[in-house]
Amino acid sequence: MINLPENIDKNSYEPAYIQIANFIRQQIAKGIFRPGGRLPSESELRKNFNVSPMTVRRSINLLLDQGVVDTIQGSGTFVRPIGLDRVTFHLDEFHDIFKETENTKVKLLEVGIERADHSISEKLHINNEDRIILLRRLLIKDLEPMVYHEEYLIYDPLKPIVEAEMEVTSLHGLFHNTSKSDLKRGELSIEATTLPEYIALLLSVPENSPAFRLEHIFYDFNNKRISWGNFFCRGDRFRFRTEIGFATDI
Amino acid sequence: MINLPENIDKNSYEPAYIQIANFIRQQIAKGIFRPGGRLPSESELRKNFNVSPMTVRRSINLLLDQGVVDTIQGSGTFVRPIGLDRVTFHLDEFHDIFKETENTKVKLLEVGIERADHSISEKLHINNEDRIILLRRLLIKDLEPMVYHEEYLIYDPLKPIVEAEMEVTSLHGLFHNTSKSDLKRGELSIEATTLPEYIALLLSVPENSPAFRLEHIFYDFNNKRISWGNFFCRGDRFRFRTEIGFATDI
DNA sequence: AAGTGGTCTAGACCACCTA
DNA sequence: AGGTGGTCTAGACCACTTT
Repeated sequence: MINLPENIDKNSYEPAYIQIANFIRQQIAKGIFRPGGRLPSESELRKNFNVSPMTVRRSINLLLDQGVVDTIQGSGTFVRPIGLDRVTFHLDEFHDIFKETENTKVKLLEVGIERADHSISEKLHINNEDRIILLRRLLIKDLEPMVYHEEYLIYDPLKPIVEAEMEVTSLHGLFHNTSKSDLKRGELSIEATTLPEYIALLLSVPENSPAFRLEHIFYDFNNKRISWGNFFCRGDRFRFRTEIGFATDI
Repeated sequence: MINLPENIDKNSYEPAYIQIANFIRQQIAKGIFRPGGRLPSESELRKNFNVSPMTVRRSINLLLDQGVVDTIQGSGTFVRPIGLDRVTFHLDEFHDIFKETENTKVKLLEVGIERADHSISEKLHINNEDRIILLRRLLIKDLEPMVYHEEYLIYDPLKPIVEAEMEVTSLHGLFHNTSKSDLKRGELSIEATTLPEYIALLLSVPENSPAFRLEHIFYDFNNKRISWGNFFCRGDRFRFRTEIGFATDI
């Protein structure tokens, strides 16, 4: 049995399974448990920390979910070597803009009812010339325009929920997801693009500046598409960061 | 108590806690459990499915990790309304290129030892004029150049691990993370940019075409930076997708 | 006081892998 | 056969919220 000197504080506010998971993570960060190597078995950990099987099991499950280790039944638990295959980017930065409402404002450039042209009717699965609600907004942070947003909502005169849906698909609703909504799911994609003149003007950058285009389609609980739109984010102001591997301090 | 007609199959190969979690997810997708609404309590679920507390607990924990529900101690478990605040993009597509080695090849454009200029020494925390290894590669899929990669590795004549590190930081090592490596962690960031002439030429696209720039810095187990580099990914060939909310079919 | 989520125990049994 | 991960039980106790 491997020597596992450290012990856990059973009187801590921190649950035992968190402490054990953190201990293992630290050993990895220190290089004591090496990538590709095997961890002490669950029964060894159980004995060392004097906890029940379920507790050490939860610790391993936690590390498993976080992609820190791999388990092979009957064989052992192994430290995952780092790789680019599990890289994920969170749109935190994008989200943060809307958290602090102080220096941030949403400028409504346009709202109105129009007739769907070909590209829109195709995206929303409706007919040409059907009525749609058009929204165009500018998101400004610290007096600087950061994001241009245009969105098309299906206009259904039979349903008086239009206002509710507008609120739901509004920026506020999307980011501070407090309200009960009729949105069931959404499909998002992000690509690199360059800005056409009219958007570049609004964002105070030169034409053809680089930008992220974040496209979104939302569905209601009948699986019907209810909105389509794009966020154009200035490439010089948006950079999404992430980390892989094992940080030393937890 | 809410009527929960369905039951689980205790003889299934599928663990009870998975079945229960899937059941709840289905109810949400069907619109029976609505966003913002409360789920049946754990004791109700326990009685309904005739399982122990720990089992139903695991189900809820699973949904919690996946961002499907929120729990408030003493109050209940609630269905998370969808929002953009938890959107994450996985670089699957990027990774997939390197999985299928058939129609994919890596063309090594240049490899050699150089002296670090200002920008490089700053990134790698070394001195100007220190020796570095320069790598320039082109990733080709289906005869089409997709990604240009340039990377700078610290050259340390005292350590003969240079070759090993080169393998580790090679594309193969990064994506098929099988080998034990000395890489401890990495910092990644992605931004939208436009291609300078020399890269645009290599990628067979016009100058100033949009592209993703994926910057990476890797650290060894002494927390020393060992490499810095950038992937330039053609904007017209890369689009990262993701979904939020509740899919109907599981 | 009653109900809710949250942690933990001390066993049991199973499936799987390595000898 | 013995060790490993994986699931599950039937209770217990705690912290918190609601009434």
